[in-house]
Amino acid sequence: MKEVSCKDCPLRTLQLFMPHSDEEVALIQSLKRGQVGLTAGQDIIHEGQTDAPLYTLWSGWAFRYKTLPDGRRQILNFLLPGDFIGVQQKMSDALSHGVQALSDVQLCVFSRDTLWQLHRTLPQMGFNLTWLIAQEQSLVDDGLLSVGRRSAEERVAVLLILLFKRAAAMFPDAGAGGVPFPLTQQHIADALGLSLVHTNKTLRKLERRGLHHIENGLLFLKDGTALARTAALYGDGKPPLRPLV
Amino acid sequence: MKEVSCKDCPLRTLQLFMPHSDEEVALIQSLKRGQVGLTAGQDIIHEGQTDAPLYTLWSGWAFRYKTLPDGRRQILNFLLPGDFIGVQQKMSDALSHGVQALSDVQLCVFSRDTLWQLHRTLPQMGFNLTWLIAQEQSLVDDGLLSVGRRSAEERVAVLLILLFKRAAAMFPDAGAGGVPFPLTQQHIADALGLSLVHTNKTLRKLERRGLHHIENGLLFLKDGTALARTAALYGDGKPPLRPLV
DNA sequence: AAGCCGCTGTGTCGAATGACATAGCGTTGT
DNA sequence: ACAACGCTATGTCATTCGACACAGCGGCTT
Repeated sequence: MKEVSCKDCPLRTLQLFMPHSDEEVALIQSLKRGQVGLTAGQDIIHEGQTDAPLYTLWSGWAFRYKTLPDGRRQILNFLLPGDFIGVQQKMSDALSHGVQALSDVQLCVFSRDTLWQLHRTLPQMGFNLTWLIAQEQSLVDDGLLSVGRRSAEERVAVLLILLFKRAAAMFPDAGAGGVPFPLTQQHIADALGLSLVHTNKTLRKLERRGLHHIENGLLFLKDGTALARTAALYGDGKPPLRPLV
Repeated sequence: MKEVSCKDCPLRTLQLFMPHSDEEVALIQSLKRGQVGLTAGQDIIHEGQTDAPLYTLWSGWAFRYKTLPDGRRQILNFLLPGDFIGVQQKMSDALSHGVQALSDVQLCVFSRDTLWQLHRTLPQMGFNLTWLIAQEQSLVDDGLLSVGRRSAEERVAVLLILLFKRAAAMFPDAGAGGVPFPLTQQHIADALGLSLVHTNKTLRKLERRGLHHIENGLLFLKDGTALARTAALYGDGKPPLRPLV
């Protein structure tokens, strides 16, 4: 993969990302140490690793996960291009989760003290950084709500909707309503706290009802309204009543 | 409750918190807008609120939570003195969780632009801030692992152990091995994604086995080793094998 | 004192989900 | 060509956990 200068990074052209000043981009460029590719299934950071650099995901999909001693695995959230990798680990001595490539990925590698340099040199960038982390946390919050309080059907529906939205924003050129969807059913199961078998059955049930369709690594939402209805989606439509004082 | 100046904040004397320079404390003091008390059960921030100030919890317990339209509630994590409240909300337009006082609490109130001022004026403080958020995220990660992949017994055991540790660090003067524990079984159930009834039965089972004891708002771990064993605790003892390249 | 309410404790039953077994199918490697 | 492997699919049975019903107990209000 050819290296691209940050200034010309094609990701920057997406609606998804805010514009940055030349000064900011130059700082980022100066901290970048290179680029590296991994294939699907490889660990970007493994659990317990303490000396990992900082990455941003440049292309492909990845996920953060934890495993128990006996092998049970929980996927914490999915990462798409533009997401940071390794921040939590730089911040705490005990990194307690791994990050694995879900598809083939390309990563930008950053120097060890990038986080501090960003804060020190351009406070605005430091501020953006904490915004980014807070944002990621809110995804995990959503996941916890799903796993803790939604039924299997609801969980699957929510996941499909949210990933569809994220993927659609990332690949605006996706035609025919289908977006890239590299997850296996095992990934879905591990993200939702379900067994593989039950995940399969739930997916088939939704698909037979005509709510969605997955084929060839593409996800189609065939009846988004019905999906959203079975999803018990948070804050969608009616916000919870708030007290009037 | 008498107001205390930040410099003389009794929390600072705890081992738990790092020492700060006079300059840093002075900055914090300058951004503080007051102090407010709430009673157990009151919302500090309600779900969907967009204009909340920033707080730090000064005394008492609180928790972050989400509810579904039909009332199902998931507790995301518990907050103890020194924890921030409202950061995620300042950062994202769509605050999607509420914060509720678990016991009577005292809060320090901070001005709206505190986050930015911290970043701008003292980058080191901005850095600390993102550290704090990353730290909180790792708690939520743990919760997600529990709810997604652990059995009811394991979940309860893990929760008791972790809260015991946090509370013990916060109240080092706790005698006789018991630490303050203001949660009701409903809180435990909502944090662990279990029903109230099942939570009760699980707690009783552990208690009858002599692993712990709860009485009068105090938690005693009577057999920490056995508890840890049934907890399938993460990273405890044997770290997962890492590849040798 | 009486009643009410929030919290804990327990039993029974049913539903949601997990465990195991097995099969098909496409891809990859030899 | 063939075997091996990863992923999806489906049936059967076992288990965990949730739903409902009810009781006791202590604190608070009236």
